[in-house]
Amino acid sequence: MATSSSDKRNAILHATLELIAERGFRGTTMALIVQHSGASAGTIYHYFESKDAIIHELYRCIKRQFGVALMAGNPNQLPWPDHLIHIWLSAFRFYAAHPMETRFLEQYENSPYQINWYEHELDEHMAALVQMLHRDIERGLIINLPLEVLYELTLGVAVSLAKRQIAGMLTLDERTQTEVAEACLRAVKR
Amino acid sequence: MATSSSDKRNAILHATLELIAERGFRGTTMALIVQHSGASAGTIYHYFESKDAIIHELYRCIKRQFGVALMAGNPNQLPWPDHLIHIWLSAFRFYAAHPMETRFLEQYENSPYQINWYEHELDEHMAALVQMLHRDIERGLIINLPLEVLYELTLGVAVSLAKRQIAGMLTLDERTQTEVAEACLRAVKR
Amino acid sequence: MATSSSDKRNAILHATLELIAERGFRGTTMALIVQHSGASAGTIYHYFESKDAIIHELYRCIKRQFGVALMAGNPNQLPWPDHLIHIWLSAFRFYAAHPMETRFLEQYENSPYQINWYEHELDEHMAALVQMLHRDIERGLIINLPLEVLYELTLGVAVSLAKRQIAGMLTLDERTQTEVAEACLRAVKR
Amino acid sequence: MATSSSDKRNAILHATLELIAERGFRGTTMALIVQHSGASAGTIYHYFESKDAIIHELYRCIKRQFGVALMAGNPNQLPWPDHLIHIWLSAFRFYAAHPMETRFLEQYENSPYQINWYEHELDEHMAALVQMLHRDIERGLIINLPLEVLYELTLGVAVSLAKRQIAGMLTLDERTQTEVAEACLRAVKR
DNA sequence: GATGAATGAGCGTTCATTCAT
DNA sequence: GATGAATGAACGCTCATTCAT
Repeated sequence: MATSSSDKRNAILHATLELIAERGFRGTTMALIVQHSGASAGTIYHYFESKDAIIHELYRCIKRQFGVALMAGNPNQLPWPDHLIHIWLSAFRFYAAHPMETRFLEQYENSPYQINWYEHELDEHMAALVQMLHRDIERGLIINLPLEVLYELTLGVAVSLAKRQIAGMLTLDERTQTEVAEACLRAVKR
Repeated sequence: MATSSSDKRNAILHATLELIAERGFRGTTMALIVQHSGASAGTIYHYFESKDAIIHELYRCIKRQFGVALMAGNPNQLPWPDHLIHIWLSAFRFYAAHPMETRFLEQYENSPYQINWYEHELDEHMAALVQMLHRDIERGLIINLPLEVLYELTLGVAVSLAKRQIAGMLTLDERTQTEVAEACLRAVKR
Repeated sequence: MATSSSDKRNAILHATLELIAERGFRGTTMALIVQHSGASAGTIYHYFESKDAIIHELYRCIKRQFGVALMAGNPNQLPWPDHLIHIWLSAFRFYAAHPMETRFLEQYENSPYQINWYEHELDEHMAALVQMLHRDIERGLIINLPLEVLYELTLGVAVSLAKRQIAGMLTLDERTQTEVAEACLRAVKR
Repeated sequence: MATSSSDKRNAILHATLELIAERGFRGTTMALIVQHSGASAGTIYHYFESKDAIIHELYRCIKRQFGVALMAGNPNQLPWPDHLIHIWLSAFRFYAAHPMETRFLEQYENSPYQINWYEHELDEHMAALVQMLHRDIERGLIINLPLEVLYELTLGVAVSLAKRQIAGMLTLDERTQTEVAEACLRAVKR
């Protein structure tokens, strides 16, 4: 039975994600992707233009997943400031629950690959979040600083802490997660 | 005329820093280091065991510089909470003023290179900072959360914002820098 | 049209044999193997793990050929002492007729490459010969000295003389070959 | 106090001998000779034209030593066939007692280095031996075969067995040594 | 769609040799 | 005599990519 977007294609993406998470871009060779995906070199080049194309596609998929996770549970219907706490926890938990994806993202966003993509992707996936923050600034609920600053004071901290948890450098229980979310809120609250 | 610690050696380190900042580890080939440093391949291997050894040495140098910059101006003699604001600003300004070093660090700390080093280096260079934070926790001045969390809520934010400034995505004037430092302080203050 | 066991693979082995015979291991570079075999560097590494692997494989092939040549004509069915004369002549003629293989063997067996292999290979290819000698010792037909000694007094001499003939230092006609074989027999005969 | 032919020069030759015996020509780099000899690269090139020149010089020294050892005890004054037995034992014992020199010789004589040298050196160092064999052939005491053949039937066997003893593959006690010498004599005796 | 043998430019590294001091 | 920093051509090997089947 045929599949809508090919088992092989998914196997290639999945193998690449695993490999990059554990070996980095440099250590992820096409030969390794061939072995782990079960697809031949020729097949990989049938579905993707190049190794870089696989990586860019993977980035797009993961960003999409992350955007969905962030806005799950309709946070924009929660009262102030619960929606910010909710989003912070969603972000932290997404990263903590997806170590391979997180290790991929941190590598992608700190590499030559990313330079052409970054801003574009930020806008596309975070549009709803950005809108929410704008609204809260206008209402005088949070301090009037550039969006990038607000992002780093809140979700940026979530990413960094999730990375450390994945690396085994610390573990945040649910209670502490909420405490940190509240600390971030204090930082940006007027 | 003889030089202390060899001109060639410094030229190699400097060329490598520039190249990695603009092309990444992978894009920084020995051939490029040869061209930019003015040293031959043989000479490079006279001073360093391998390409990795150059990179590790560069990391050590930069971390040392950063540690010095952070503790410049004797922040531990300033009254609460000025010392934290002072350190935050020192960190941000160091990163913002050293774009190549910052781009290098972000790549190093997100790569296989770093895995063996990270915690050790953190302790060595940040000992004074860590001590300061411990003291403030004990005095009940800042919230009682793991040090890693406090780090990400404060200096972690400085790094991230400096990276964005280097990337040209925003510019923080001195006034705004202080506002962000104060926002970070609100996050960790009891 | 497909070939059994790949033309390229054989071309690589053959080119390597020729090159080592005339230039030694050190002088046989991968670039030269590429030129003489008609295979690209990548193809060579598709069939062999390393330059050393080519050399070890070549050794195995040649030893196999030699073992076959030695036992050709069913010498163990000949009466005493004709079977020893027969084997001696087979050995000498194999070496004399295969100068490249002989030059290869002499280099392989006097190099770090061989250290792990030598004894093992001796047993494997010479099993029948060893058995024959044992039998003749037990029957009191040849002197009771260690096998290695008996080997050097007989086939070892054949190798050395063949090497000299290949080097053009002397030429043994059929008559003289038999005389030398008989001299060797006198050495080991009780 | 000055030395007749420089300590450094001897240190270089000795270090090279040790290194080649245990690592071969390929594994003996100039850097290693620098370390083990205590002479700097510059000094080595003051005494020798090239790495090959060191090796050729070493060969000449060892051949000279060997020639001396072979003719020690004035074998040409011993009665037939004791002088041949005596020379055979001298040869075997020289090799067995000088493992580094023997390992060096076997590598030298199986390498591109040797091709230009071999015959010349044979004549020079073995002149006395050759003369002795000639005399014995004329007297009808030994078989009339080319000198090279007689060499391989006698001293050639001594070399090969000494190599095996050095490699730890067998050990010949004094009694057995004499038995083998006598076996070689039987091979060449009329 | 799928294969995998074949490619070759380019990689990090080595090492015999030189020469200013 | 002696040094050792400097050289650079050449080494063994890798790997993203292609294409005949």
